[in-house]
Amino acid sequence: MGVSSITDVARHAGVSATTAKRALKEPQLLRPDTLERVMNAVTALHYEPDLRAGALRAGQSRTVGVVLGSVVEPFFAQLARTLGQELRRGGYNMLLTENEYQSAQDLTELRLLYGQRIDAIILRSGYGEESREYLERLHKRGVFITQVDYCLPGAPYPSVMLDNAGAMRQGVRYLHSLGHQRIATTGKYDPQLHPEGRSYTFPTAMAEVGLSVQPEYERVMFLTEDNAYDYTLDVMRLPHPPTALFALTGASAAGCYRALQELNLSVPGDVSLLSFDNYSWMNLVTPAITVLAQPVDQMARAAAGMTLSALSGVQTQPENQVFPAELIVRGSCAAPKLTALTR
Amino acid sequence: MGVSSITDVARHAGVSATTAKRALKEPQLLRPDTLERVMNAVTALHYEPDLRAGALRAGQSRTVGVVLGSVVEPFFAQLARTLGQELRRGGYNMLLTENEYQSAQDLTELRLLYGQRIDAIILRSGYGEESREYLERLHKRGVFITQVDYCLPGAPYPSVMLDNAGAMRQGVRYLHSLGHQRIATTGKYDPQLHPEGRSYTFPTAMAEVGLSVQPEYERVMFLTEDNAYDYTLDVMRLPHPPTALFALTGASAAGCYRALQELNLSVPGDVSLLSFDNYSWMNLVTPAITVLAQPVDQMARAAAGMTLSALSGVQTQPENQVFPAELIVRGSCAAPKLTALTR
DNA sequence: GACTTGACTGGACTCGTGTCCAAAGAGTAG
DNA sequence: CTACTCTTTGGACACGAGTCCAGTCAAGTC
Repeated sequence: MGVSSITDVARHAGVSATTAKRALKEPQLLRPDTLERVMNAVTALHYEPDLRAGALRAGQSRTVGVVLGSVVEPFFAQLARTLGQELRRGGYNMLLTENEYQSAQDLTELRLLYGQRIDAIILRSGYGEESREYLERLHKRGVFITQVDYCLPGAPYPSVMLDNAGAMRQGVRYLHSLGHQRIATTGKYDPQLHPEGRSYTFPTAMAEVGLSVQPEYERVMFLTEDNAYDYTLDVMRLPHPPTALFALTGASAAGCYRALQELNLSVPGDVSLLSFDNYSWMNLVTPAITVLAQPVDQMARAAAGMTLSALSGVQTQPENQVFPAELIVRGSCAAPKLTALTR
Repeated sequence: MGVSSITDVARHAGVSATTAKRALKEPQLLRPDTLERVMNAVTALHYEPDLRAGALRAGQSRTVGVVLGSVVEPFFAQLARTLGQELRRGGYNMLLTENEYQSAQDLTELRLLYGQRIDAIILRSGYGEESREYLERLHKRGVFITQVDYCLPGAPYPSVMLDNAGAMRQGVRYLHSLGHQRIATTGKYDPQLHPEGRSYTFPTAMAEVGLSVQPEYERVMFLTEDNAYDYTLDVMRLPHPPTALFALTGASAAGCYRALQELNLSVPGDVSLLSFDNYSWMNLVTPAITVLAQPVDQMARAAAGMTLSALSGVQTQPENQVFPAELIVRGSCAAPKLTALTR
């Protein structure tokens, strides 16, 4: 149909293809009248270059692939938006996909992205090792790789992370200072199934304030709302339920909260709730939820910045940027009941 | 670096490029030993085809561009996820962008997408006309266009929509049946600035139950959380505030709710709240919010399906699929106070 | 008028894949 | 052994843009 190429423009203007594209890229080389003839042809034919063809020839696509955990989770949605804006400002396109927290899907997505010969990848890797070797290969082929939110243990790529360990310590210290001793987190660390920093640090953070994790509170699980819901129902029905729940993500906090409502437990009267992420609903529930907020936009800008400067040829050491979480105290945490303590 | 092309594979296997790619595409044409030699070369070099080059030659990219309002809004995030899954299942890639509800940005995004020579577009268009002419051009060039969630008035493209008019009627009837007369919606219809179906139907729906819209409740605005917050503060401070608020999107409901909390108004005691969209937090606040839920996944599947069947060459009439909203009654709507009525 | 200089323009080739047609090889029948 | 078929393989060209180098042409110099 009306899909016109540079040769069509050239023919229409009565010049060669070379001259036609010079009109677009290096207009100062052309005589004014030639330039005008070509530009008239461009507007007449509504010519728009095929970026793929240019990219093919140039050997770079000016596209960055982004693989996130789940676009439905607001943390990632916000991350995606800011990444997109920043990359675009740097002259790059963003190709967005999700791995649904599965390393196997990482592999599928990365393959697809490499098929488009993306210049760089910003990756929130899935838990697991399936994609590891493939990432190395991409790296060797010159694809710049940045990790966000989660690091493959020992991976040599730069990263942008929350200070998960620090945040966990801060959270545990805060709950401990209120008098809590029996604290449960949504998700136990597991090197294969759930290898992330928050649950990893939890026992250490507890030990540092002289507490230990109750084994019956520990469960390896993915951090979905439904899993957190099931988990909360179960632990709160134990003979000695926790006096505080520590949700490792905003999505899991929603599950905890729903379960607590269903059990008719009052927050923070019967049980305190502390969560990562600062979603707007957390301010709307009664009581409002005390949270450890992540500086999402800063993190996105950092990741985009690292990628863009690497792509512009700046040589730097792989850098691991760590951002602190901010404890925002609202109403969902209080001292535990005395009866609960003495039980 | 190690970026290998089909010619590298061919050389490594001692065959021609044609033979090498036949090994990948039409292996039954080759002698078993030749096939094996090529496949060995493929694995040895970790060859993966450059999809852009193939697309360039084939004249189609097997990519669908998706332009949504805002990925941060859960409705769109969910829509994006399901669209992506469905398109992938149909063998297409998805290129996701957002227009932030601005028609001018539509144009930018569409240009970028066309630069990639996408085969089809699924578009939640921004309010306004800037992109209209460009869409027509794309259409003439053979790009299949589907609209979701919002239709450009009179546009000849197929669409997937919520039955906005029906949902508004249902909502108004419900509030009226509880005894409400002074009902306010977040956002007044405006042909230029806010031309969508929900606010458009509102006066009609009110008239049908014998009510009329109070002029002092009307305000043209974008449906963001912050705008709804400001709006709610203002209308609730009027001498005769509404007895029911009808939030046209989930995001604006959050703004309404926050404002009502700040004003210390009880829901539904002082004012009822009804909202579009069924976000998970709406079940967690007290009282839980009564909503008109949209069948997001069904809508996404319908849009993807229309696109895929059009791309596979099936000729059909432009179809406008409409999905009903579901009223889910929870606790945020009740009969207005008598004092409010008589005032 | 022959020559240099510079501004301007065009042709041939490249990127990696796909398509088409021709050529070479293997096998069969007369 | 030749003719013919069928299988298997290779070469040339195309897609649309970008790069390099060579060519044309007018103006200026001696």
